Amino acid sequence: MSDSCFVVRLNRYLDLTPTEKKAVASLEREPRDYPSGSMLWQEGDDLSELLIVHQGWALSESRLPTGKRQILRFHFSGDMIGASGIAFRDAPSSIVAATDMVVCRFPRRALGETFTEHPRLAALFFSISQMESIDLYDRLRALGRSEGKARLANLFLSIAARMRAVSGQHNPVIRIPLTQSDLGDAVGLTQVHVNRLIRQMTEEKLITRNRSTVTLVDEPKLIELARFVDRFSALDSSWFPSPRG
Amino acid sequence: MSDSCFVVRLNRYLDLTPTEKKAVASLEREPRDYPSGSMLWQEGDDLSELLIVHQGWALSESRLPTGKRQILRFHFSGDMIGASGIAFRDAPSSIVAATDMVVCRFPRRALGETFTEHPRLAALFFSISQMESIDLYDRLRALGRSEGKARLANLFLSIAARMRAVSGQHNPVIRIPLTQSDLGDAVGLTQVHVNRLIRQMTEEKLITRNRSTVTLVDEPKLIELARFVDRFSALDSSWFPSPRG
DNA sequence: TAGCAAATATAACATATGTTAATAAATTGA
DNA sequence: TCAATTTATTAACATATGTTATATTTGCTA
Repeated sequence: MSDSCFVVRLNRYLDLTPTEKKAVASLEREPRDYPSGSMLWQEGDDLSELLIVHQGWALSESRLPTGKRQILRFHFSGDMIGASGIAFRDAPSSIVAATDMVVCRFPRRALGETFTEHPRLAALFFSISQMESIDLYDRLRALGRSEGKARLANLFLSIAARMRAVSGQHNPVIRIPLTQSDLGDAVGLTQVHVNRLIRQMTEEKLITRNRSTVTLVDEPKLIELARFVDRFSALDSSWFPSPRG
Repeated sequence: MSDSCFVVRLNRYLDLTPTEKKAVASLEREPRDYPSGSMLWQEGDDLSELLIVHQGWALSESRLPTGKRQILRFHFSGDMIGASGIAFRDAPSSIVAATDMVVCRFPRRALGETFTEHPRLAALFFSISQMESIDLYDRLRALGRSEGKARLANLFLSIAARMRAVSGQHNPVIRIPLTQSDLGDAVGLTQVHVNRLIRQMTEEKLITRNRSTVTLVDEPKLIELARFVDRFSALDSSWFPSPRG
C-alpha cells in the first residue's frame, strides 16, 4: 500500500497524531487512473464528491459563452480538489487532467465527519483553503496590475514553487505540460502574444522553454520582474484547537 | 444591545441553534468606530485578530512596489475579515474603510475554540470561505478574459448582489463610495479609461453614475455583457455534521 | 516511414488601454 | 462663503495586446 499523499501534504503543516493520520488516510481510497486530457468533471456537473490528487496534475478551467477559456488553478499531488464547489451543488469549473493522473474520490459527507471528530483537521482544512485564497489574490493582482511578461514570470514561479514543495527538490528545470494557448488561458493573453513574450524572455536570458519544459535561467530577475512572493512555506497553527484523543 | 450582524449573516445560510448563536455572538464584542478612509490594518502587519463588519464597508487592497494598487475584495456588513491571513502571521493585504464603519475584533484563538465546540459552525465557516474563493474565480475570469466594459459591469453587479443580500432590498440604485481611480484599481484599468467606459456605458443607457451612486439602468443587458452569475444565494449544507447540544 | 494533426513561429494590421497633461467640476474645511 | 484639494472630463499621443493568416516545426499513429 502506497503512502497517502494527502497525509504527507497535511503533515508538512502540522504533526498529525496517529488517529488524525488514520482519518485523513481514510479519505484517500480506491485510486483511479485518468489519462492526460481527460475531464474529471465539467462545469455545472452535479457534485457530491471531492478529489485528492495522488499523482500527476490537473487544472480547473472555466469557459465564457464566447468560447474563451480561463484557467483558474492548478492542482498537484496532495491537493484536495472540489472544495471550492462545496458551497454549491454544482461545479463552478471543470477539472482537466494535464498529465496522466491517479486520483481518489470521497464523498462530501466524509468531510463532515472529519469536521466533527477532528476539530484540528477542520482548522487545518480551513487554513489551507485560506492559503489558496491568498494565492488567488496574488494572481488577481498579477492579472489586474502587471503586464504580460510579469504575468508569465509569475505563473512559472508559482508553479515551480508548488512543484518544488511537493518534490522537496529545488531544480531550475520544471516540467510544465502546457501549450502556449494554455499558458495564455492561465494569464489572460493570446497564444500569439505568449509566443512573443517567451521569445523576448528567452532573448533576455530569463528563461528557456523546450517542449513541455521550462528552465528558470535567471530566477532572481524573474522574481523581481514578477514581484513574486512564495506563500506556501509555513503556516500559523497557533490558534488551532488541540488534537483530540 | 444591537443584533449581532454576524449571526444574521450566518443564519441566512443555516438555522443556527441557540447555543450556536450564542457562540457566534460572543465573537462580536466591543464594537469600535472607524472613520471612512482609515486603515484597519496594513499589508505586512503582524496579525492575531479577526474582524467582523458591523456597519459600513471596507476593502482589501495590495500595492505593488511600483505604487500600483489592486483592490482585492470588498467587505460588507456581516463579513468576517482577516481569515485569508489566518494561515500566516502577517497580513497579505491592507484593509481600508470605504465608509464610516463599526467593527468588532476577536482573537484567532476564539476561532479555534469555535471549531472544537461547534463542528457545524466550522463547516459553515469553511463553506463561506469556499464561496469567497468562487467569487475570486469569477473576478479572475473577468480580469483575464473580458474587456473593460464587461469588467466594470461585473463589478457593479457583484457589489449590488452582495449589498442587496445584506439589505434584503432589490434596488437598481446602489451606493458605491468609490472614485474612478478606485474602480480602476478594482478591475485593473486606469482612471482615465474608467472615465471613458462610464461615459460610453451611460450613452448606451446601461448605467448612470452620480457622485457615489450607481444606477443599474438596464440590468439584463449588464448581466449579459458581464456574463454575471450571482453566487451568493443558497448553500449546500447537506454534508454538514449535525448541530451539537 | 509517411502522413496527419497539433503546436509553434512570424508578419501585417487593428484596437483596447495606458500616459501625460490641461481644464472643469465637485467636495471639503476653515 | 471662499479657497484649497480632490475628483472628473477631455484630448493627443504611445504602446501593449489582440486578430487573422500562413508557414514551419513537432509529435503521433497507421
